[in-house]
Amino acid sequence: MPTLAFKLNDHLYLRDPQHTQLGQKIIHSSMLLIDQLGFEQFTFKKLAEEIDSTEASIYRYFENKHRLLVYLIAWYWNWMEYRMEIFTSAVIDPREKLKTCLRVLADEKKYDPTFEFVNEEALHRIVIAELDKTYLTKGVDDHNKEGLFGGFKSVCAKIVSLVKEINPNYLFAESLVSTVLITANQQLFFASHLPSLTSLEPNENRYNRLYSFLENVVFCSINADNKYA
Amino acid sequence: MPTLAFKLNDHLYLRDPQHTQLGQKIIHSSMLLIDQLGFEQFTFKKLAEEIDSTEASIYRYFENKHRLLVYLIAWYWNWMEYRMEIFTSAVIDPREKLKTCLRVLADEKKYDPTFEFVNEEALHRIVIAELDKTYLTKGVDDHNKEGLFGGFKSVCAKIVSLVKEINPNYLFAESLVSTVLITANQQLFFASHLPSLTSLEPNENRYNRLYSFLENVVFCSINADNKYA
DNA sequence: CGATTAATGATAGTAATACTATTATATTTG
DNA sequence: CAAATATAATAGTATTACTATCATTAATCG
Repeated sequence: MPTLAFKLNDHLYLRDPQHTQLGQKIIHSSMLLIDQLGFEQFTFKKLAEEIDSTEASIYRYFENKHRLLVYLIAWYWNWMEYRMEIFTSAVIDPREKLKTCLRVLADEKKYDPTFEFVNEEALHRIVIAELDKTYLTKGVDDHNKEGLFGGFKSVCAKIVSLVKEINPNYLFAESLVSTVLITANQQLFFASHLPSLTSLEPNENRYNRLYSFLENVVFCSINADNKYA
Repeated sequence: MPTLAFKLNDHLYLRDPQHTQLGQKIIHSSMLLIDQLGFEQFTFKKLAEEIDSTEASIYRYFENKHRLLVYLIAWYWNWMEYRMEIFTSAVIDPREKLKTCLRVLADEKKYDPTFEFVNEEALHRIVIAELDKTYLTKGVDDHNKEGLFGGFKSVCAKIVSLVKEINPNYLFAESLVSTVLITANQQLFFASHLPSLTSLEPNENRYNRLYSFLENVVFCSINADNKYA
């Protein structure tokens, strides 16, 4: 069976991990390990032990652990975009398309058998807990020039174009969409750890509540005629 | 002249830095240094050199550099709350109060002479670039129990109560407010580093645009009668 | 005012981290 | 089969994030 693979930005890795066995083990196990330990406690040494390899070998795939994290999260956003495309392709109305995108964003993430060596549940927890660390560094500008954030920016741009299609006069499309993309994960973090900061409950229903919240924020904003005050 | 000081949570520090000269130097210089180097590159050793002291001495004030960061950011939110109280105290209408809070949140931060050893401009850049790192750790739950995030939660709660006063039927007050508090800083980060993710311009006018965006999101959401779709 | 206590400085040391380098050994490919 | 390539094994380094000890200075208090 042909394994589907995303074409991710070259600068994310030194050697493409999707095409070798060791590379796939790196991706697979780093996801589980970062999820378990958190990014700070995660090291290439621990990962090497986990996959019965060596630090040096891992360094041939990724320049450092930060790039590996950026890689994993880029993979996630590519996957999101891919899902959004699947589910919106048959939809015509841009409002419905937009809702579908929000649904994909807010939905509980489950194992997608299309991608064998990726554990989407663990990856989603990584995105929730570590996403911001990919760009909150002194190297952002360089990393951005290299295109490391292309996946996220692409999802954002796609949704922005839907928003503008629905209301060409809305002034804050980019800000609204980036806010929603980020808050979707942030609110789930709060639901688990800082419940006073969220209106979501910590139970399973939180994904539906999250969707309602996102839908509410997005559609209220873009429908308003700016006589809200 | 009596220096005004905030009463911050005990667990943030080992020895209260506001009450000694060395402590004040630690606060003052760590702000400048974290701002310059970013939190990852910042170390107690570098700070010690900067203030002509020693690592060991700094460790007597703060358990580790993470707590110091949490301390600085807690200070920021206390300052925000203090400003929100000053500027809303004379206002009666809850809508106007809410707008004032958003204005305080979105405004450009300038040196406040009330607090001698604090450089609010540097601190704001730290909040923009490092805020999320305070809670995105494996220790969140413990830190939360210790009350380390009290400042942020307090600002959030206060604004939530205004929202609920304006519209008691609005379902997502906590989520809306935490989203807005966080996105306010995030959008400024994007304006500087990832401009395609924001509708703010990178120039000085961005603070006004930011305010408009926040006002728009907040008031559209809480005014809506949920027939938006 | 001298004695006690507390805060700081000076110095040293440690385990872990984030790498880099070298060489040997498999494995694949032409 | 030879040549190139990937990986393993091992070693080493500078830096980090601390901890510990002891001397010295400054503050406090009977």
